[in-house]
Amino acid sequence: MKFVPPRVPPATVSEVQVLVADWFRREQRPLPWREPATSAWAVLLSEVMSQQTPVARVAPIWARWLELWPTPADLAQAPTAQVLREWSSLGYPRRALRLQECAAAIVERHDGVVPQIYDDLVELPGIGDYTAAAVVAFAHGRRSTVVDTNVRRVLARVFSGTALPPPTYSAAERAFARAITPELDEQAAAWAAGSMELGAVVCTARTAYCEACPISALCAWRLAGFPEDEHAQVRTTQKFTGTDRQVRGKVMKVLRDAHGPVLRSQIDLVWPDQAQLDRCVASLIEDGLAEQDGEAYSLPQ
DNA sequence: AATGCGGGGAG
DNA sequence: CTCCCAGCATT
Repeated sequence: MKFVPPRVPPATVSEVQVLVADWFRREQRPLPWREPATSAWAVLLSEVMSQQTPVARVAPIWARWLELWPTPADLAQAPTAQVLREWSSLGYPRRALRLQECAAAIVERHDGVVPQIYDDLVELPGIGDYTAAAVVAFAHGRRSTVVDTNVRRVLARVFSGTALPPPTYSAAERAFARAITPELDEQAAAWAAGSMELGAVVCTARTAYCEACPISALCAWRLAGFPEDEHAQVRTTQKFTGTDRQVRGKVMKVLRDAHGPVLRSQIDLVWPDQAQLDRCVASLIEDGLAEQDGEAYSLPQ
Protein backbone atom coordinates (compact mmCIF):
# COMPACT_ATOMS: atom_id res chain seq x y z
CA MET A 1 0.00 0.00 0.00
CA LYS A 2 1.47 3.31 -1.09
CA PHE A 3 1.39 6.44 1.00
CA VAL A 4 -1.73 8.48 0.30
CA PRO A 5 -1.45 12.07 1.50
CA PRO A 6 -4.25 12.51 4.01
CA ARG A 7 -6.65 15.39 3.45
CA VAL A 8 -6.55 17.28 6.70
CA PRO A 9 -8.17 20.68 7.29
CA PRO A 10 -5.45 23.32 7.80
CA ALA A 11 -7.13 24.32 11.04
CA THR A 12 -6.68 20.80 12.37
CA VAL A 13 -3.02 20.73 11.37
CA SER A 14 -2.50 24.05 13.07
CA GLU A 15 -4.27 22.89 16.23
CA VAL A 16 -2.12 19.75 16.37
CA GLN A 17 1.04 21.80 15.96
CA VAL A 18 0.11 24.27 18.68
CA LEU A 19 -0.74 21.49 21.13
CA VAL A 20 2.49 19.64 20.39
CA ALA A 21 4.54 22.81 20.76
CA ASP A 22 2.95 23.56 24.13
CA TRP A 23 3.48 19.98 25.28
CA PHE A 24 7.11 20.10 24.18
CA ARG A 25 7.71 23.29 26.12
CA ARG A 26 6.45 21.60 29.27
CA GLU A 27 7.67 18.04 28.91
CA GLN A 28 10.81 17.95 26.81
CA ARG A 29 13.73 15.87 28.07
CA PRO A 30 16.65 17.96 29.31
CA LEU A 31 19.09 16.73 26.69
CA PRO A 32 22.50 18.38 26.99
CA TRP A 33 22.52 19.69 23.42
CA ARG A 34 19.28 21.54 24.10
CA GLU A 35 21.05 23.95 26.45
CA PRO A 36 20.72 27.47 25.01
CA ALA A 37 24.47 28.05 24.68
CA THR A 38 25.06 24.95 22.52
CA SER A 39 27.03 25.79 19.38
CA ALA A 40 25.88 24.85 15.90
CA TRP A 41 28.87 22.51 15.68
CA ALA A 42 27.80 20.81 18.90
CA VAL A 43 24.27 20.38 17.57
CA LEU A 44 25.56 18.91 14.31
CA LEU A 45 27.71 16.52 16.31
CA SER A 46 24.75 15.40 18.42
CA GLU A 47 22.66 14.79 15.32
CA VAL A 48 25.24 12.62 13.57
CA MET A 49 25.96 10.65 16.72
CA SER A 50 22.24 10.09 17.19
CA GLN A 51 21.78 8.53 13.75
CA GLN A 52 20.62 5.03 14.63
CA THR A 53 21.99 5.31 18.16
CA PRO A 54 19.82 6.02 21.25
CA VAL A 55 20.43 9.42 22.83
CA ALA A 56 21.33 7.97 26.22
CA ARG A 57 24.42 6.36 24.73
CA VAL A 58 25.33 9.48 22.79
CA ALA A 59 25.41 12.03 25.62
CA PRO A 60 28.73 11.10 27.33
CA ILE A 61 30.58 10.64 24.02
CA TRP A 62 29.21 13.93 22.73
CA ALA A 63 30.48 15.77 25.82
CA ARG A 64 33.91 14.18 25.51
CA TRP A 65 34.21 15.07 21.82
CA LEU A 66 33.38 18.70 22.54
CA GLU A 67 36.07 18.84 25.21
CA LEU A 68 38.59 17.48 22.74
CA TRP A 69 37.34 19.18 19.60
CA PRO A 70 35.17 22.24 20.36
CA THR A 71 35.28 23.47 16.74
CA PRO A 72 35.29 21.88 13.28
CA ALA A 73 38.92 22.99 12.85
CA ASP A 74 39.90 21.04 15.97
CA LEU A 75 38.35 17.80 14.73
CA ALA A 76 39.75 18.28 11.24
CA GLN A 77 43.27 18.29 12.68
CA ALA A 78 42.84 15.34 15.04
CA PRO A 79 44.54 11.98 14.47
CA THR A 80 41.97 9.69 12.87
CA ALA A 81 42.97 6.84 15.16
CA GLN A 82 42.03 8.98 18.15
CA VAL A 83 38.74 10.00 16.51
CA LEU A 84 37.82 6.33 16.08
CA ARG A 85 38.84 5.49 19.65
CA GLU A 86 36.77 8.33 21.05
CA TRP A 87 33.85 7.17 18.93
CA SER A 88 33.95 4.20 21.27
CA SER A 89 31.12 1.73 20.69
CA LEU A 90 28.48 4.09 19.29
CA GLY A 91 28.32 1.83 16.25
CA TYR A 92 28.61 2.50 12.52
CA PRO A 93 32.14 3.94 12.90
CA ARG A 94 32.08 5.17 9.32
CA ARG A 95 30.07 8.01 10.80
CA ALA A 96 33.18 9.08 12.71
CA LEU A 97 35.21 9.18 9.51
CA ARG A 98 32.47 11.15 7.76
CA LEU A 99 32.35 13.54 10.74
CA GLN A 100 36.04 14.28 10.44
CA GLU A 101 35.66 14.78 6.67
CA CYS A 102 32.67 16.98 7.40
CA ALA A 103 34.76 19.09 9.76
CA ALA A 104 37.46 19.47 7.11
CA ALA A 105 34.86 20.46 4.51
CA ILE A 106 33.41 23.08 6.87
CA VAL A 107 36.90 24.54 7.29
CA GLU A 108 37.64 24.51 3.57
CA ARG A 109 34.29 25.56 2.14
CA HIS A 110 32.78 27.63 4.93
CA ASP A 111 35.68 29.21 6.79
CA GLY A 112 35.23 26.86 9.73
CA VAL A 113 31.64 27.99 10.35
CA VAL A 114 28.74 25.53 10.27
CA PRO A 115 26.51 26.57 7.33
CA GLN A 116 22.99 27.79 7.97
CA ILE A 117 21.60 26.81 4.57
CA TYR A 118 20.15 23.34 3.96
CA ASP A 119 21.70 23.08 0.49
CA ASP A 120 25.17 23.74 1.92
CA LEU A 121 24.68 21.37 4.85
CA VAL A 122 23.41 18.47 2.77
CA GLU A 123 26.56 18.63 0.62
CA LEU A 124 28.74 17.85 3.63
CA PRO A 125 30.04 14.29 4.16
CA GLY A 126 27.75 12.20 6.37
CA ILE A 127 25.00 14.83 6.31
CA GLY A 128 21.79 13.70 4.61
CA ASP A 129 18.30 15.13 4.38
CA TYR A 130 17.38 14.55 8.00
CA THR A 131 20.56 15.89 9.56
CA ALA A 132 20.73 18.94 7.31
CA ALA A 133 17.15 19.83 8.18
CA ALA A 134 17.74 19.19 11.86
CA VAL A 135 20.76 21.52 11.98
CA VAL A 136 18.76 24.26 10.25
CA ALA A 137 15.98 23.95 12.81
CA PHE A 138 17.80 23.09 16.04
CA ALA A 139 21.12 24.88 15.63
CA HIS A 140 19.88 27.96 13.80
CA GLY A 141 16.20 28.12 14.71
CA ARG A 142 15.20 28.43 11.09
CA ARG A 143 12.33 26.88 9.17
CA SER A 144 12.92 23.43 7.75
CA THR A 145 11.10 20.14 7.36
CA VAL A 146 12.63 17.67 9.78
CA VAL A 147 11.53 14.08 9.23
CA ASP A 148 13.06 11.19 11.10
CA THR A 149 11.64 7.81 12.02
CA ASN A 150 9.76 9.35 14.95
CA VAL A 151 8.14 12.09 12.87
CA ARG A 152 7.12 9.61 10.18
CA ARG A 153 5.38 7.47 12.78
CA VAL A 154 3.61 10.43 14.41
CA LEU A 155 2.38 11.75 11.05
CA ALA A 156 1.19 8.29 10.03
CA ARG A 157 -0.81 7.82 13.19
CA VAL A 158 -2.17 11.31 13.69
CA PHE A 159 -3.06 12.19 10.10
CA SER A 160 -3.17 8.95 8.08
CA GLY A 161 -4.66 6.78 10.81
CA THR A 162 -2.21 3.92 10.26
CA ALA A 163 -0.17 2.11 12.87
CA LEU A 164 3.10 2.80 11.08
CA PRO A 165 4.31 4.60 7.97
CA PRO A 166 5.14 2.62 4.81
CA PRO A 167 8.47 0.76 4.91
CA THR A 168 10.21 3.23 2.59
CA TYR A 169 10.13 7.00 2.80
CA SER A 170 8.50 8.12 -0.46
CA ALA A 171 8.42 11.45 -2.25
CA ALA A 172 4.71 11.70 -1.48
CA GLU A 173 5.35 11.33 2.21
CA ARG A 174 8.09 13.94 2.07
CA ALA A 175 5.79 16.31 0.20
CA PHE A 176 3.12 15.94 2.85
CA ALA A 177 5.58 16.70 5.64
CA ARG A 178 6.75 19.76 3.73
CA ALA A 179 3.19 20.91 3.10
CA ILE A 180 2.35 21.02 6.79
CA THR A 181 5.57 22.70 7.88
CA PRO A 182 4.63 25.96 9.63
CA GLU A 183 5.65 29.09 7.76
CA LEU A 184 7.33 30.96 10.60
CA ASP A 185 10.83 29.99 11.69
CA GLU A 186 9.96 29.70 15.36
CA GLN A 187 6.84 27.62 14.81
CA ALA A 188 8.53 25.36 12.28
CA ALA A 189 11.41 24.67 14.65
CA ALA A 190 8.99 24.02 17.52
CA TRP A 191 6.99 21.58 15.38
CA ALA A 192 10.15 19.80 14.33
CA ALA A 193 11.39 19.38 17.89
CA GLY A 194 7.96 18.59 19.31
CA SER A 195 6.91 16.01 16.73
CA MET A 196 10.24 14.22 17.08
CA GLU A 197 10.05 14.24 20.85
CA LEU A 198 6.47 12.99 20.84
CA GLY A 199 7.48 10.03 18.72
CA ALA A 200 10.52 9.36 20.88
CA VAL A 201 8.82 9.28 24.28
CA VAL A 202 5.02 9.04 23.87
CA CYS A 203 4.02 7.73 20.46
CA THR A 204 6.73 5.07 20.35
CA ALA A 205 7.07 2.22 17.89
CA ARG A 206 6.23 -0.45 20.41
CA THR A 207 3.55 1.31 22.42
CA ALA A 208 1.44 4.43 22.07
CA TYR A 209 1.05 6.06 25.47
CA CYS A 210 -2.10 7.89 24.45
CA GLU A 211 -2.94 8.95 28.00
CA ALA A 212 0.20 11.09 27.94
CA CYS A 213 -0.35 12.45 24.44
CA PRO A 214 -1.43 16.07 23.93
CA ILE A 215 -3.19 15.27 20.63
CA SER A 216 -4.82 11.93 21.39
CA ALA A 217 -8.27 13.48 20.93
CA LEU A 218 -7.33 14.43 17.36
CA CYS A 219 -5.45 11.27 16.43
CA ALA A 220 -6.80 9.50 13.34
CA TRP A 221 -5.26 6.17 14.33
CA ARG A 222 -6.90 6.27 17.75
CA LEU A 223 -10.23 7.44 16.34
CA ALA A 224 -10.12 4.54 13.85
CA GLY A 225 -9.71 2.05 16.68
CA PHE A 226 -5.96 1.37 16.32
CA PRO A 227 -5.99 -0.74 13.13
CA GLU A 228 -3.07 -3.15 12.78
CA ASP A 229 0.04 -2.39 10.71
CA GLU A 230 -0.80 -3.32 7.13
CA HIS A 231 2.86 -3.64 6.17
CA ALA A 232 3.75 -6.09 8.91
CA GLN A 233 4.34 -8.89 6.40
CA VAL A 234 6.90 -7.09 4.25
CA ARG A 235 8.79 -5.41 7.07
CA THR A 236 12.08 -7.23 7.41
CA THR A 237 14.05 -7.16 10.61
CA GLN A 238 17.77 -6.92 10.11
CA LYS A 239 19.80 -9.81 11.42
CA PHE A 240 22.94 -8.99 13.33
CA THR A 241 24.37 -12.11 14.97
CA GLY A 242 26.87 -13.76 12.69
CA THR A 243 26.79 -11.04 10.04
CA ASP A 244 29.74 -9.12 8.69
CA ARG A 245 28.48 -6.17 10.71
CA GLN A 246 29.02 -8.04 13.93
CA VAL A 247 32.45 -9.30 12.85
CA ARG A 248 33.57 -5.86 11.71
CA GLY A 249 32.49 -4.53 15.07
CA LYS A 250 34.56 -7.10 16.90
CA VAL A 251 37.65 -6.33 14.81
CA MET A 252 37.22 -2.60 15.36
CA LYS A 253 36.99 -3.18 19.10
CA VAL A 254 40.32 -5.02 19.05
CA LEU A 255 41.92 -2.17 17.12
CA ARG A 256 40.42 0.48 19.40
CA ASP A 257 41.45 -1.25 22.60
CA ALA A 258 45.03 -1.83 21.46
CA HIS A 259 47.52 0.96 22.07
CA GLY A 260 49.41 0.24 18.88
CA PRO A 261 49.39 -2.16 15.93
CA VAL A 262 48.06 -5.69 16.51
CA LEU A 263 49.05 -8.92 14.84
CA ARG A 264 46.66 -10.92 12.74
CA SER A 265 46.85 -13.66 15.36
CA GLN A 266 45.17 -11.31 17.82
CA ILE A 267 42.39 -10.55 15.35
CA ASP A 268 41.92 -14.25 14.63
CA LEU A 269 40.78 -14.74 18.22
CA VAL A 270 37.56 -12.78 17.82
CA TRP A 271 35.93 -14.91 15.12
CA PRO A 272 36.27 -18.58 14.11
CA ASP A 273 35.39 -18.25 10.42
CA GLN A 274 38.66 -17.15 8.83
CA ALA A 275 37.17 -16.57 5.40
CA GLN A 276 34.58 -14.20 6.82
CA LEU A 277 37.22 -12.55 8.95
CA ASP A 278 39.39 -11.99 5.87
CA ARG A 279 36.50 -10.42 4.06
CA CYS A 280 35.67 -8.14 6.98
CA VAL A 281 39.24 -6.98 7.60
CA ALA A 282 39.57 -6.22 3.89
CA SER A 283 36.35 -4.24 3.92
CA LEU A 284 37.46 -2.26 6.97
CA ILE A 285 40.68 -1.35 5.18
CA GLU A 286 38.67 -0.49 2.08
CA ASP A 287 36.46 1.78 4.18
CA GLY A 288 39.45 3.57 5.70
CA LEU A 289 38.67 2.24 9.17
CA ALA A 290 41.83 0.13 9.42
CA GLU A 291 45.34 -0.05 8.02
CA GLN A 292 47.68 -2.96 7.33
CA ASP A 293 51.46 -2.83 7.51
CA GLY A 294 52.85 -6.27 6.84
CA GLU A 295 51.56 -8.53 9.60
CA ALA A 296 50.34 -5.61 11.70
CA TYR A 297 46.93 -3.98 11.70
CA SER A 298 45.96 -0.68 13.26
CA LEU A 299 43.55 2.21 13.19
CA PRO A 300 44.34 4.76 10.45
CA GLN A 301 47.11 7.15 11.50
C1' DA B 1 13.69 0.85 -4.20
C1' DA B 2 16.89 -2.24 -1.64
C1' DT B 3 21.04 -3.19 1.06
C1' DG B 4 24.77 -2.85 4.11
C1' DC B 5 26.39 -0.79 7.98
C1' DG B 6 27.11 -1.54 15.13
C1' DG B 7 25.73 -2.09 19.29
C1' DG B 8 23.10 -2.10 23.38
C1' DG B 9 18.95 -1.82 26.17
C1' DA B 10 13.91 -2.44 26.67
C1' DG B 11 10.00 -5.44 26.52
C1' DC C 1 14.57 -14.02 22.63
C1' DT C 2 13.03 -9.97 19.20
C1' DC C 3 12.67 -5.35 18.21
C1' DC C 4 14.21 -0.81 17.61
C1' DC C 5 16.91 3.32 17.68
C1' DA C 6 17.37 11.79 15.92
C1' DG C 7 20.08 7.75 8.80
C1' DC C 8 23.51 7.77 5.14
C1' DA C 9 25.77 6.13 1.01
C1' DT C 10 25.71 3.16 -2.62
C1' DT C 11 23.69 0.21 -5.91
